[in-house]
Amino acid sequence: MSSNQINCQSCSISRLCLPVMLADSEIEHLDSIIKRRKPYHKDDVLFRYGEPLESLYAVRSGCLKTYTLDADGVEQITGFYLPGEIIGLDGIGEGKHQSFAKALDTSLICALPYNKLDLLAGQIPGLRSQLLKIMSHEIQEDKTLFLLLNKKNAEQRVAAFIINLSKRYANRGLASHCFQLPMTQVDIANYLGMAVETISRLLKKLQKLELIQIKQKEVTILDMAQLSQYAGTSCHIHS
Amino acid sequence: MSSNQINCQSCSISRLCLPVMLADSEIEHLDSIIKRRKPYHKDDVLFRYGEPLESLYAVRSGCLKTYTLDADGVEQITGFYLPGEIIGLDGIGEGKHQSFAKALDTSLICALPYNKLDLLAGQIPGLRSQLLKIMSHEIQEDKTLFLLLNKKNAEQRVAAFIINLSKRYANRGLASHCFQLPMTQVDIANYLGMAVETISRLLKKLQKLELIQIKQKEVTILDMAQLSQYAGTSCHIHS
DNA sequence: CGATAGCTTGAGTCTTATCAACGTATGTGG
DNA sequence: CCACATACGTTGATAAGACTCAAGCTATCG
Repeated sequence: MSSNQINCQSCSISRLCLPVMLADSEIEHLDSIIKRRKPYHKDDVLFRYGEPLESLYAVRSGCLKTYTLDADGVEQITGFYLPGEIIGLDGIGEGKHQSFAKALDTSLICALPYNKLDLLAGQIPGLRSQLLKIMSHEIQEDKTLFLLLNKKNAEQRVAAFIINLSKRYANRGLASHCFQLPMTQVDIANYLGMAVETISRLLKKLQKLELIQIKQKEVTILDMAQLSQYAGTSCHIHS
Repeated sequence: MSSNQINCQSCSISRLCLPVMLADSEIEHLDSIIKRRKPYHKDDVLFRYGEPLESLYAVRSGCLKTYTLDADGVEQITGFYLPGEIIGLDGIGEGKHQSFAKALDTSLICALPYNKLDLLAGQIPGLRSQLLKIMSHEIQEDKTLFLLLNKKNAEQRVAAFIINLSKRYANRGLASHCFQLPMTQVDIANYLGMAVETISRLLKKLQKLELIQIKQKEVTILDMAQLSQYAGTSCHIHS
């Protein structure tokens, strides 16, 4: 079966994606507007800053990053995207992409033409609702990230970054205690607003403390409980 | 005329809010679900973390902050909201508020019952579209803030914070070169992830450079061009 | 008028960036 | 299949930016 014949019903991450809670007939309708593209390869660009927003993109497999360029043309990474996540939501407001998107790995992508998706959202209440939920989640995660970067020190950021990846893999039914880092340390440093040297030192420190283990790009979490504590427990309900 | 009789048609910030591009009849429909509450006063709490999300809230006048509490119960400010802005979007995904919201000033608020709004969004394409745009804008602004905090030093953050406020006032047709800071320096420090002392010193520095002037809570921007340059020009289109 | 929250100022310290140099993978073409 | 080039990661020394602590000042409100 070629990748073009995969549909939402058979997609392993559909429960994280738009089809959540849709009836079969509705999923078929959604399915009919989705364009499944050829695989993207490492460093392939999905879209560029300023381009008209034709589609949102759902990641089916692989990993991508989004980034802008600063005044000096230096890349500023704004997010990493795993299977089941939707890329391009920040462009809806302006009708133009607000960032670049590039594959970090060989990745399968579903393109969701926005005009059609918007129309369909008018016809299928469950789809409208799910689209709003996905956007709300992104806002929520951005705020969590904001707190992470704003209030935590370098050690906590690195620990929290690893935990975050682990949880996202877990949500996808993938191994969450042992996984490949899809991005380089340079990318992590860029994303977390730190120097590469600091990332390297802190990853080494976490290894010495026997909280994690790293072999090349493979991370193994040895003590999730302590790692979480290390990351500084997250923000919660109080009075 | 009591504040309860104000409607979207007569609201001065409706063009920033949900009614954008709706027909009169549609606006009336929207208007009918909106509850206009008594004024909130300084330190009144609009909603709390974890409460069921019954309504989104549109600010009509005044200023509010949203915040979470960290593990030690310390306030972590996640946003400031001016007239025309919508509060509570991050709670849609979970159906529960993901933060606390508190008035910084006497504020007039429109409550938008979410269930009704969602239904109405199904009936009025322009409303659905505008809701998505507003959420998209919030995502975009969160990403901009992320870059600000992640890549810029303390001076640039403070300068960018003032410019951001100024632009938001300008959008609302309010004086943008001279305005009241609705929040304390403690709040600004918290929001920007800095010590109050640093905020104080840097505001003083910007005054010495004659880029801004501060009298009590009143900020006057003396040289916007240089202030912008100082803040580090923002992220843009490149190859 | 006094109490309190908010702001200012200075001195010392610590975290993290920067710079420089070196080590280790990876992959390409000969 | 090896050798080289290049990207990626490590390590150490130094420096700067921002925090912390301490103390004093100034609005504001009851």
